[in-house]
Amino acid sequence: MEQPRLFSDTPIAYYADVILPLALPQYYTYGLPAEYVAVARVGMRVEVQFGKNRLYAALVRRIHTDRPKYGTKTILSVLDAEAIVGETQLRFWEWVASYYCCTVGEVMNAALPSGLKLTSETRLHLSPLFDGDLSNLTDDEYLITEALTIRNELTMEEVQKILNHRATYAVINALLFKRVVRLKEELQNKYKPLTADFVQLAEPYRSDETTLQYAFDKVVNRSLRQAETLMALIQLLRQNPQVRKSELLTAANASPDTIKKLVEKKIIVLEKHPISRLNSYTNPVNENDELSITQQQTLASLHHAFDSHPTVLLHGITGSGKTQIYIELIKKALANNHQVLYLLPEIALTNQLTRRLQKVFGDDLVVYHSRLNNNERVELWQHIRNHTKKIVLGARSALFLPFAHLALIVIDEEHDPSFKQQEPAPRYHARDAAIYLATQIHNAQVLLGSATPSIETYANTQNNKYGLVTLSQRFGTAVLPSVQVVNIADEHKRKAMQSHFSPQLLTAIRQTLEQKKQIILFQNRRGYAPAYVCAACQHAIQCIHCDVSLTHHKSTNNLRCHYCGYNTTLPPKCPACGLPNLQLKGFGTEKVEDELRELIPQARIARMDWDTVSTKDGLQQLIANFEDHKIDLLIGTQMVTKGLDFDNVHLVGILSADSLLQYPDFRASEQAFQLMTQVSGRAGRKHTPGQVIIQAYNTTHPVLAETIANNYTAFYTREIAERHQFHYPPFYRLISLQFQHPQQKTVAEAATFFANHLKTLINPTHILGPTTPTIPRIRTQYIQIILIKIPRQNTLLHQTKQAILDTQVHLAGQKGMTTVRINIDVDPH
DNA sequence: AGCACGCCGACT
DNA sequence: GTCGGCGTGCTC
Repeated sequence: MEQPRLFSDTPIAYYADVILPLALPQYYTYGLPAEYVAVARVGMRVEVQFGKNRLYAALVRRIHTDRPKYGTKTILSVLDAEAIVGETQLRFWEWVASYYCCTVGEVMNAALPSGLKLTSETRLHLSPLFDGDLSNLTDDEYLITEALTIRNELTMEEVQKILNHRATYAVINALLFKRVVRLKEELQNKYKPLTADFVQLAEPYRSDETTLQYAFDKVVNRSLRQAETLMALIQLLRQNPQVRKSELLTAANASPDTIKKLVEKKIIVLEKHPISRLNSYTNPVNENDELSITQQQTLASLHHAFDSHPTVLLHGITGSGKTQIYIELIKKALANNHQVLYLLPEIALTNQLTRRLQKVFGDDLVVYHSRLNNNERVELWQHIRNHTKKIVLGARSALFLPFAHLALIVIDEEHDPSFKQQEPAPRYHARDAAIYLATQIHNAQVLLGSATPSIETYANTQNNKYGLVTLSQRFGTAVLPSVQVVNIADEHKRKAMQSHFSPQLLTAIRQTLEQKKQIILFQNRRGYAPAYVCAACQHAIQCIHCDVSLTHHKSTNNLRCHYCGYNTTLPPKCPACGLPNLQLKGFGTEKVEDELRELIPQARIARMDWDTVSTKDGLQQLIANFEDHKIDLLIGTQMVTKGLDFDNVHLVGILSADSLLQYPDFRASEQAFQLMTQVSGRAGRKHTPGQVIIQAYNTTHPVLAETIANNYTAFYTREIAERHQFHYPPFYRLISLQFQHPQQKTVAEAATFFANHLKTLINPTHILGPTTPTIPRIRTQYIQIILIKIPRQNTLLHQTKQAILDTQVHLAGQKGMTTVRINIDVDPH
């Protein structure tokens, strides 16, 4: 059998260091065959074999003539005609890898859309577009096509075999280009092309003015509406031969019925055409929303702040009209033909903001979200790189798009924890990484926006690292809601509580319903009851994979683990003591919903949490229903706090503030303040002041008073003092090391060994632990944590990271320790 | 991340 | 006597 052309027959003069999409610490060097020297460039993907027979699309990082000491394999093919990433992106990747202690390959994996990440696991299918015409195929292409008509599916290994290892990717690329085959990817299968109705004149009237006149006369006597609509269509067709039905509806102010009539009369026809999702809206309306005086002043202050600081925080209370100010800044960047990245928390990527920005920016804007399919992502990637799209609205991963001329990054809701990626590596914080990208690589500006800035960010304004502009008035006639705390311990004593509802809250709900206003209730716990507990022995039913209590879900009548998804039926007897005394303890959103249906049967109630919106459009649907007031009362978890603007919401209730405040984390009160303030901000956005009721057992916690007074400064002053006193960020930097292994003894040994060795390399007082986390086992893996706390100096940071990496190598050299997984999390916010 | 090599336990 | 379990090391 013929061997793969791994080693070139012509002498190699050039070499390429490539990034492999793997968790490997270095770059690998491949020989660059003479025929590729002229075409290969840094930032292009190349086909390489790595290991026994695995093929990867690697990325060229450097081309040079330094012959390595070892023998190299050669690059099998060059996959791109142009670089898909530039030097700036590569430098950014390298910074992310070094700052967050991961490999550049892992960053590459996070950065590239999967459509650009070919590996030999990709499977090949015949394309539905293939017409069976074999005539214009080369021999190699023919072989593959023929095999596919028999086998239906081929792996890359099989393709290699058929081709005797000759230029696999070249053949596949050619077949892809000719639309003979397609690569099977999960998302591609689910992809349905977006189509829209287009309106066209019926065939006889298309080119001939007189027949058109005849058609026109035919309707004009009968129906004025139809005539108007037809007139409008003719107008639109003159400007653009492609007229969307929706476009006509608005232009002619027509009803769908009118169009239907015209279709029935065979004067016009409707055609469905696929449309690109990236261009699915019409031209910008360019409605110039007037800025209020306050907003104008704020904008001026921002410009002024940017003169001296590349990063500026806009601290504007909820409902103060921050978005309009962002829009003005974006317009300015666009006027200079620059690009803008608008980042916001994943969940807040609702139609509301998208629609608003599309109205202003039209086709200059693209939205980068988790539901884009492969092709769309690749398309979008190219638009950004070619600078044919100017504004990206997206969640954290949009940070890795290949911007050509980035001038501004807006980070809305800057405090939001979902900007931090938890799993997998790179565990980066999009806000912090964005600031590096903007200020160190693109010479761009960053605007951070929040009503409740994170302590770190606000501290940076206080030490003059960032500029600060405060917007403390609500926009227009909007007034801040009145906030009231109800002591539910007292209400319980008075026996006034009805299950989880205080009389104050119930009265307010009833009043709000009478006023035909809407209500949002916040309960930070999904499911029906957190635990199923034995009344006799206090044993709670546990997950078999994780050390957590299972949560009861009534709708499915089972017990579920919120960490690994394990679920089981309700056992009849306590597995610990055998008595049938199992009871549900605590309460979640599902239970709140049930109880409320009984207490207030007339209300239309819906629930918003991961259980109800897990389906693709569930969230959008729910939001739409709430917007249209098909729902009176929305019960939700964290989700309801994020960027949803509903004009008609009058009352917001927080069922239990205690669970937020007791959370065992140094960020608990920060998050509680942010959350309660954000939820409260949902109340009464226009004209009438809203009402907020917070229920709590412990009403003395200072955060409650700060929330009631909407006093960020008081909150910040108290919190920053605590952070200082207890050596937490922003005064200290945290690095968390998580050790995982199926054996408890092994993780414990590994973590202890690690800590001891690390103590010989860095100041031992900076090392805390190892400790067992609150949940000691997740997905059958036992966990140990080492927390490193270091004063905020850059030299210390580098030194500490190096010590960690060295210790990691040292540990891997120990017997039995190689299988212990270590996750390094820098700034584990 | 794969993948092969190698060293110890239960089986045709 | 072998098959195969996983722990270990290497991949340009």
